[in-house]
Amino acid sequence: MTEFEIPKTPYFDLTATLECGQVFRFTRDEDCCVIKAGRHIARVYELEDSYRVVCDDKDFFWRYFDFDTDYALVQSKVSDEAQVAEAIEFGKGIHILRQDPAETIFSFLISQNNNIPRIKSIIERLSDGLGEDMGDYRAFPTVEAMAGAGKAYFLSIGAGYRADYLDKTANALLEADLDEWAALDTDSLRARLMSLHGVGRKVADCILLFGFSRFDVFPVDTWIKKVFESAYPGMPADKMSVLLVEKYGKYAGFVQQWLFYYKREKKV
DNA sequence: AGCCAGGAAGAAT
DNA sequence: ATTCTTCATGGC
Repeated sequence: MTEFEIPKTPYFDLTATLECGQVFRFTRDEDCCVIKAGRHIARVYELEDSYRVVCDDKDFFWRYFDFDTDYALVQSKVSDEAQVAEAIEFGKGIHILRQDPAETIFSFLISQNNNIPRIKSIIERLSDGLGEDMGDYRAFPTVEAMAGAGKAYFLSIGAGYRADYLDKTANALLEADLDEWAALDTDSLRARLMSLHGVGRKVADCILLFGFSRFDVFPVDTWIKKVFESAYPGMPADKMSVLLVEKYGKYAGFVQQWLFYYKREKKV
């Protein structure tokens, strides 16, 4: 165990970062938040003027929380967009986490046509059943463990029709080199991801954003569609995503996340 | 009780 | 190339 502190600024808010829908393996204790990521765990305590991160690997979580990105700078680049300004103000403290690619693939396979509380519970059962025993918690299952589990197991933990997606994708990933995938440009990588059974445009874009730190993407789900339904009436999600990437460029992913969080929390 | 959820695949048109 | 249907499950 090790620990480090980061000072509180307007540009990092733990609750917003965890609750904005990008990550599912976290819980809120009385005095701290517990975050399980891959085969790591952190407990984050909110103090008067700082957050104290108690974890098993400082370098891992420093990168995971993306503390090296200048979010004030990012926000200054898009704050002139009137439509976005309010959402930024509300979600000012969101950081885009740098999550494990395989974990992100499986997590967002489960996320489709599903609600967040249920997504969390399915992923927790998955980890409890297939993840390596790390002592007081379990790691997220490896690709090998996922590939060996079988469709019936995924059904038994309540994955529903996604059980087949998990089974086929896990077995496909056995033959893939995700480090190699990470070197591809965004469009090529999206194509690879969409070749996986159960991964369409929206899930692929979430994986690109949260698992491969690609910010030139704009996942369009049911909430984002509501945000833009008046601007682009009747437009299919995939086409809407293309237009929004053109509009926001290399900051698209950040803008998407601010708008998603704002829409879900404020319900406006 | 019924609608909906960070959608995608397969079929029909 | 577009639109329609179906797919498990459970949160609210």
